[in-house]
Amino acid sequence: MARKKEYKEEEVIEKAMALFWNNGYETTSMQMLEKEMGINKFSIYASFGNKNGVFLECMKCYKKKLNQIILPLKNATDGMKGLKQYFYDFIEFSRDPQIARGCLITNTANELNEDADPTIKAELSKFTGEIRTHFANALKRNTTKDAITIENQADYFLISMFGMASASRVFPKEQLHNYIENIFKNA
Amino acid sequence: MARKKEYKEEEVIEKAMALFWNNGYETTSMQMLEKEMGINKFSIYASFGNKNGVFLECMKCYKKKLNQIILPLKNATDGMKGLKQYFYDFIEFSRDPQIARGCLITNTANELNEDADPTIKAELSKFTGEIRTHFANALKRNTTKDAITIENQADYFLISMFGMASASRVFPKEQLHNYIENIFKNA
DNA sequence: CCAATAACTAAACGATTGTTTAGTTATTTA
DNA sequence: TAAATAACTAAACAATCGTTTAGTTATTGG
Repeated sequence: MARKKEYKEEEVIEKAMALFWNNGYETTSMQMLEKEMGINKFSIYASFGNKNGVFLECMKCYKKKLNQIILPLKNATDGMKGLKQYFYDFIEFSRDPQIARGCLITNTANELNEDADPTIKAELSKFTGEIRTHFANALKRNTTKDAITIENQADYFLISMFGMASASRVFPKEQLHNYIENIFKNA
Repeated sequence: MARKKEYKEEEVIEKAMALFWNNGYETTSMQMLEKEMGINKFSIYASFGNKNGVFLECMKCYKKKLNQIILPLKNATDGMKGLKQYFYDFIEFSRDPQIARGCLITNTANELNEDADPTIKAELSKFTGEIRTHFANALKRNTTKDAITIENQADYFLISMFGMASASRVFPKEQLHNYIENIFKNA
């Protein structure tokens, strides 16, 4: 043992995540990360390997943060009602005082092309799968639905969510609310 | 007058557009444009000013190309039916043999942050407005709808289209078809 | 046919990217 | 207290970015 680390990995990752969330993967440079995380490049590379490593850790951090709106969905007795509330909750969750950040995961999926880092791509589809499972589980709590309907609707709401997350960076809140109402109109 | 140009602007822009469409704005470098357009950097700057200028011209080119699926929408007697067909048409329109390219405009909106070039941002929202007008005009052809419903639905389908264009780069065709069917289920 | 001029080639520009490395400081253990 | 070692600072790395510029080639009009 020798000199002690002057920062906690979890704390600096939270700051890095905020940066990636606001600016996207490519736009966020090591220089920006250095400044925002408050530690030297050497320390970043010692702790996380490289820029990719920092980002992967940020995705984990984002997932944890997202739990604050996933939990109510899990606990909703009326699955469909809980799902609709999740859509509304997400808009508030994604809204920074200043700018509309969308979803870190969706933003990354939109930004990357197919020859991107495989580890990140794998994490993206893993995340998508998890959200889909949350949606399907919620729908199962509405006992009147048969299995096929549940799978179809889970797919439908998953793409709707992906779309809304993207659109939330561009369109105003009222239009997004109107969008949600139409999505769930006859569901 | 002196030496003649050895290329036609319209032709090289078409190639540039394909590149931007496949790879996005930032990922597409001047080096790649040089190679794909088949002309020297000097010629690119002489004809279009800078990278931004090339891209703006590509957006015009994209709009023209998109007309091939906008025209059927304009001519559809049943507006709602035409709109649904437009969603289906877009999936084919956006699908390159190899990769799912999505929509050049939507891709750019997803990629850019708020401090991007104002000219491009203006062109993006202009495009969005035009598409919304096409949607509203189609819906007006269904005489049973009142004005407020038309505006609400135009907003709804606009965001749905934006979302689907983004999602089309990630999700398989069958899921997208399922998405369209649900969007138009009770409309 | 020659001077004028526009379009070409190719090299270089400064700035910034992600990453590495040499050298210094602080803490631990023997 | 002194040797060992991990964490720090800061400078430099090669590669690439968008853009510019000097020099050459081809076509025009007088």
